[in-house]
Amino acid sequence: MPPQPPAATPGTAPVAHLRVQRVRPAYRQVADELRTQILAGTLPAGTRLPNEGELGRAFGVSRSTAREALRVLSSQHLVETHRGVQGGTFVSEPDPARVVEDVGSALGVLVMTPQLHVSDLLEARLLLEPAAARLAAQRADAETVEAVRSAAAAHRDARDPSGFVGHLDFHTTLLMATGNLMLTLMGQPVNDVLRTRLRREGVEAHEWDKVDACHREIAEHVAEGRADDAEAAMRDHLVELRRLYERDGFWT
Amino acid sequence: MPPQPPAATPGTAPVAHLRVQRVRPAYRQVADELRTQILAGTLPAGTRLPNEGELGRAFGVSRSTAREALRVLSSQHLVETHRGVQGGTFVSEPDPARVVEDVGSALGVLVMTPQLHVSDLLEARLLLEPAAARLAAQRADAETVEAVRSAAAAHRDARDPSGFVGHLDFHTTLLMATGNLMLTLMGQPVNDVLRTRLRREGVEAHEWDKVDACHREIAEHVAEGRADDAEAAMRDHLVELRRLYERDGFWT
DNA sequence: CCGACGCTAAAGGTCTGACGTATCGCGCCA
DNA sequence: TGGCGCGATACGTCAGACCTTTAGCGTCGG
Repeated sequence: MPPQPPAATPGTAPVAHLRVQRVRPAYRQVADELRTQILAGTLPAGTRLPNEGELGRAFGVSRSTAREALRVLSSQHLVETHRGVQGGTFVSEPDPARVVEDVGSALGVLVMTPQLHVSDLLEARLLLEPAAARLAAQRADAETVEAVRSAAAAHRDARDPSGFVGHLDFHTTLLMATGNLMLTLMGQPVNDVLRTRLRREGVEAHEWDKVDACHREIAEHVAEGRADDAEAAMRDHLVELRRLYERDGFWT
Repeated sequence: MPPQPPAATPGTAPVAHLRVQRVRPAYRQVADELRTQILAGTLPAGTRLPNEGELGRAFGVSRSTAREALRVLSSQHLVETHRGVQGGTFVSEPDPARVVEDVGSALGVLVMTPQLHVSDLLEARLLLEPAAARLAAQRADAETVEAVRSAAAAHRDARDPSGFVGHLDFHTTLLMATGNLMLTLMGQPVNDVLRTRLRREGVEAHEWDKVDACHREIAEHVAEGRADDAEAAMRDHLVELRRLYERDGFWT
């Protein structure tokens, strides 16, 4: 609130003056109604909604208004639209990857405010990933173990950007290896944000080698079901990584 | 993909047939461009964008298209619009509460799919909250301690819906007491989902009393800085709660 | 007989122009 | 001096038209 409401003249109640939406616009009402029906399961995934014209008529609004409502829902990944005959608006299948993207994007906004510090992300990761390593070691089946191993083995040149991505893929793979989607949902956005914010220039090649070695060690612990070792190794690894981030000095 | 593409006749490349957006619609391009500028900081929070007409002209599109772009951004809480003179479209201040809401809503969608099980949420919470209790015990200042205490003390009739909310407020308060917003961001949506899904009918009054007692015990551990005890008590509490959820039997 | 080409209908995408309506500042009037 | 109403501004909504994409289907040629 830039212009600070004029300090409630004496006698008048200290009315909250702060930009309130008195009436919900029609497009919002339509969007809310449809969202409610989707979340309630009345409109299951895959359902084809009426075309924009009919939809508008059904709600007693114009096509433009109906379209704006659909834009809202589609930007929340609740519906998707396709053109052409056989096109239309369809209720979306829930997609964890989209959730991860959205959360990551939202974190990206928050992470540069005083409210959320990079060190908070590192701390959260330090809670999450060692525990994830433990669970992975306890649960991973042969196929999953293979995935973790190959993610750890993925080599990269120090100069190849895709290699850097490959490095973080190990953490992602490990989160998924727990078999608990919720852990991926919580951990992956953190990794995404960190990836976009770490300046790679200050990191030497031999340090990347060390990182790789840690990954392979953790992968082996997981492969052989040594939960305690996996957890400890991951914790050490993250502490080490934290030093890199700190030296990079990008969080002022 | 219901109609399974016709198995690529020999000779033709196995073209991915799966509903692709060949061209990005104009409203999406405009939205993406604006989003990029907002995330990059070119348009800092509080900035007033040109009115819809000018914005459209600036991008070479009509006002309707510009509006649809703005609807997308506003549904992602990147901008907000106000009517009247002095109204317009403004870049939003980042708001953690919105992120929590959005994530919670997205989880609500996922949690009824085979991909995400309620037990996954409980497991994630079992990782997160004991650690949060430990951090809170280590860090909480006097004011925070008081908040945690009063959240634990908040009594409710077994029949009062608001009391149930009050109960979960303790967990929320504790997450916030860590001083690490990221932990709140990860833990709160889980609690929100669980709250909306637990059927309260099967729970006896004396069981609620037990819950309250646990909360007060944890609060005291936090207040006196006993990190180990706080962590252990929270773990025990969650395990106990898990029994309630299991007996409730709502996850099939 | 079969495959390639092209037409056509359905639905979303975009444009234009108009009018409704919420707000707020300013100046008039009591 | 203080309350009230006018008017400017920008979003909200509507109506109708035309463009573009897409898939199905029918036709034509090999």
